[in-house]
Amino acid sequence: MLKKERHAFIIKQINLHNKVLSADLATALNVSEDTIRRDLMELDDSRQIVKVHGGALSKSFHYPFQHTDIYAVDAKKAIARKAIGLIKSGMMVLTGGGTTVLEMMQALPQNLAVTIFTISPLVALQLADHPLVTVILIGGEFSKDSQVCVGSQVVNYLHEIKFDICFLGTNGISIADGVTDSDLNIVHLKKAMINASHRLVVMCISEKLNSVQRMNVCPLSKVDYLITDLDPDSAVLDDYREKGIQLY
Amino acid sequence: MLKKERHAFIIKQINLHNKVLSADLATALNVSEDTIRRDLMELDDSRQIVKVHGGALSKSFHYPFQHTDIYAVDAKKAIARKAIGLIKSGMMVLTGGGTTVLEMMQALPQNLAVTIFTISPLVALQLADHPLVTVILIGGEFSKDSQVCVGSQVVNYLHEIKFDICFLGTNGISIADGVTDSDLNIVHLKKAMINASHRLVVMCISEKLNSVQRMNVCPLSKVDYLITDLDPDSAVLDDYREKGIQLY
DNA sequence: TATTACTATGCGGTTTTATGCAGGATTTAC
DNA sequence: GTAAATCCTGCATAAAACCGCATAGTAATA
Repeated sequence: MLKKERHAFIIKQINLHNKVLSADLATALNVSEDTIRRDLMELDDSRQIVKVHGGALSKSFHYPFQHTDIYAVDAKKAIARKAIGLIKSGMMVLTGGGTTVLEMMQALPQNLAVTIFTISPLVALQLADHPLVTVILIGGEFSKDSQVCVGSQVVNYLHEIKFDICFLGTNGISIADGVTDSDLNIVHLKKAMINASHRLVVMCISEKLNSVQRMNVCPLSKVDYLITDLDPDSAVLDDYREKGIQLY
Repeated sequence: MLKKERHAFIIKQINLHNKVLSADLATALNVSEDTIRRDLMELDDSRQIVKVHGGALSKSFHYPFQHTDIYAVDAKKAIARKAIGLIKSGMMVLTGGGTTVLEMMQALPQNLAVTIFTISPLVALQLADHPLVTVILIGGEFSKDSQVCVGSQVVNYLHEIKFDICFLGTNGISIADGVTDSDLNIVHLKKAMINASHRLVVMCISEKLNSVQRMNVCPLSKVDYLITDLDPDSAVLDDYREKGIQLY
């Protein structure tokens, strides 16, 4: 077995599985681990793979997300575009926090005159230079984790007003468990927001579809619209369509 | 499972959900929590995530503060340093908006445990990564000009609480007219803030000293402390000293 | 063909890395 | 204020990597 052959084999394995272990290669190729290690070194030196302790990884595997500031921006922008279509002039809109909502506010047309209530300081700041929008920031204890206002103050406030439409990003949505989240405060909050709104729009990037978090926010029956980055006719969404949710 | 694989998995999870819990990762990846903790440490060290007690948070979720457009930064930093000396652990602090206050919050010692009420979303966000501070954001209509919450909602709220100390930046202060400002909403607000606080700290860069704005906020007799970037013994401040204001 | 020079490989011993575990200290939650 | 969760520190262990060296192969050349 020539060195070149081993190298070819290793590259093939990595392309196949995205990773290899030194020990596996040693037995598979019937050479010592030192040899494998030296092979991996060379392939790393020639930038064909990335050597790590214990084996090697495919180059594309090496931190695929580092370059985008916000993850899945494009998907979120797509969702934002669709979501904006649901807003009509004169509406009272309620929004949560989250990057998807932020994208949405950034893309809000300049000629839309609405009142936006939000629990997210970031959303408020984002709308600061929008000429026609009135922004009401709902105050309360500021959660360092989720960067929104939470707590009973917010919940009480929400009891007193009725909104036309509520936009929520979500961390988990599935057929079986509906909308779920992982933070107790946020769950309380979202429940109150949902109850305070005439219609509910849930926004979810396709990667998060059918994922379940620890705590229950609301059943799917409460969701009026589900917006994803997918084609609304996609088969992936069939189950949601059958539940009577409007897809965008 | 190679370490890098775990790292990639963790980063993906964080990008998806904006946060992860160590315990969840440990079960998901079938390693001990110690290992996860060490992983999170490393990812934090390399600035890819933000480690917090119990897990980690997405970094991209932090608001990009741009301090480029702040006027007279050095003077404001000097003021901020002095102002912080007035805050003691356990206090209920009320703050306005403004760049001086922001500088102050940025310089707040990590070991200070206080509750900070603010009308400024920027202040809240600035304090997001401060471990011991509880932040209460006072909600209301968001003023696009001044980037703080204004309106009757805020004023009403302020009627109900009494604070130990209130920090205000100002656009005008003079012997004859006291503290003045140019925006009606802000004047209402500041009056309410002053009334709600046991002591009042006014912060003013020397350039704005002895300038007068259109509307009256409060007489000098209400001002307990005046903090400028000047030497407190400076002759420029003599008139204020004679009014019984504590200078810093 | 014998000599030489160079590369590739394996082996033993040492060092480093990765991980888990035990305990005590801290922090958080109720 | 107490209980539970989380963290930190030090330690133990096994795996992996490293280092030097011996040896085997390989190739070029006299």
